[in-house]
Amino acid sequence: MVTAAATASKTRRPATGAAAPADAVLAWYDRHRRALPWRARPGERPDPYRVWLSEIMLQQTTVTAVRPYFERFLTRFATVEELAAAPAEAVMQAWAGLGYYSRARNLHACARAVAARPGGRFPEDEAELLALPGIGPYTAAAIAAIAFNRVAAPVDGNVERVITRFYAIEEALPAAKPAIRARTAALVPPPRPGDFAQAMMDLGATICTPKRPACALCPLTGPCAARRSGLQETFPRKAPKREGALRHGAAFVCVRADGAVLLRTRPPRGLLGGMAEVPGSDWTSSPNPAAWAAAPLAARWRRLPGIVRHVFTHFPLELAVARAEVAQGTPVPAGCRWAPAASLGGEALPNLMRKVLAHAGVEVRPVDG
DNA sequence: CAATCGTGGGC
DNA sequence: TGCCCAAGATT
Repeated sequence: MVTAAATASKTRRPATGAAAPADAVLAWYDRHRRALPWRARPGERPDPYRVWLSEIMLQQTTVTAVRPYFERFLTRFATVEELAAAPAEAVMQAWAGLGYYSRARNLHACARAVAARPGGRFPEDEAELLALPGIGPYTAAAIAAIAFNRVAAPVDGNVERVITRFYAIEEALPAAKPAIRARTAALVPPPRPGDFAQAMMDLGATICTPKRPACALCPLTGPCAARRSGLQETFPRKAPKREGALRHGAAFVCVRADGAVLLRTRPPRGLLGGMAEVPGSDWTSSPNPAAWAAAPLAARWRRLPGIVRHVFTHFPLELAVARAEVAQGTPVPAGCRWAPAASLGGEALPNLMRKVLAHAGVEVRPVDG
């Protein structure tokens, strides 16, 4: 190592130059890369559809959570063309439970945009990728690098952690993002941008972890600035975040004689946009007795004991639940529909609503894919 | 820039 | 248990 660095310094590359960390990371990656369903094996050409689909699903979502959804999507929508041709409801249903539902809507729009392109192929250029729905700075760089081996530097949470530690960047997130991006871009090895991007993510996910990083196993442990001072766990610095206030509401589970349940579809934008829900009140900052007036129809409502708690990213929610049984001929309230018991599993029900139904004793059987 | 937008898992 | 976090994008 020392010899190589010394030699390099005489060929106009300083010993502490840009290539050294990338070489170390790539050598580590060649031995320790994770095998993932969407990742090409060494020597294989990556499939842009798989890369894109996985990158969208992995936004703010763990590998463990994504894996089954990714497999299911590939089965149901084997190509971009198939995904583009599918009805929106099918896409939302396949996404239900994964969270951040605007991703599903943008995924569908992006598939249609790509399918409409010449040859139905993804653009290879980072700037063109960035223009597609649901593809932001990170994902554009990730697809360009991983699917097409373009020189690009995707910066996700893993990379932010590795880089802020390696350079001991004191500036707090999110203000430090431009500096982190510049530092990362300067490290990208032109021959292997895709491997470098994935290597940095693997490093952050398995070695340079948020808590108790395994510095002894890290290929960058020597030159890592944070490690030298023993402060690795204190990076990245983060601006304090404020927590959302508790909200309250009421939900109404209305079961028809044949077991059908009264549902409606939420507005396409905003929280749980486009997803199915049981009728309910607004969610307010204090418990509101008037919430019970939001019942979708007149019936013998029984308030169920207990409460459904749910935590969104920016606020916690407590939902009181009422249940009623109604006759077979009960008319459908405006904006609602009867969902047959057997097809509840085929509804785009977010987990909050699955909790509510479970609380009310309604079973949601998974419908075969 | 700051808010909004889900869910599950780990410690 | 409560808090932090996870391959961010959009407005």
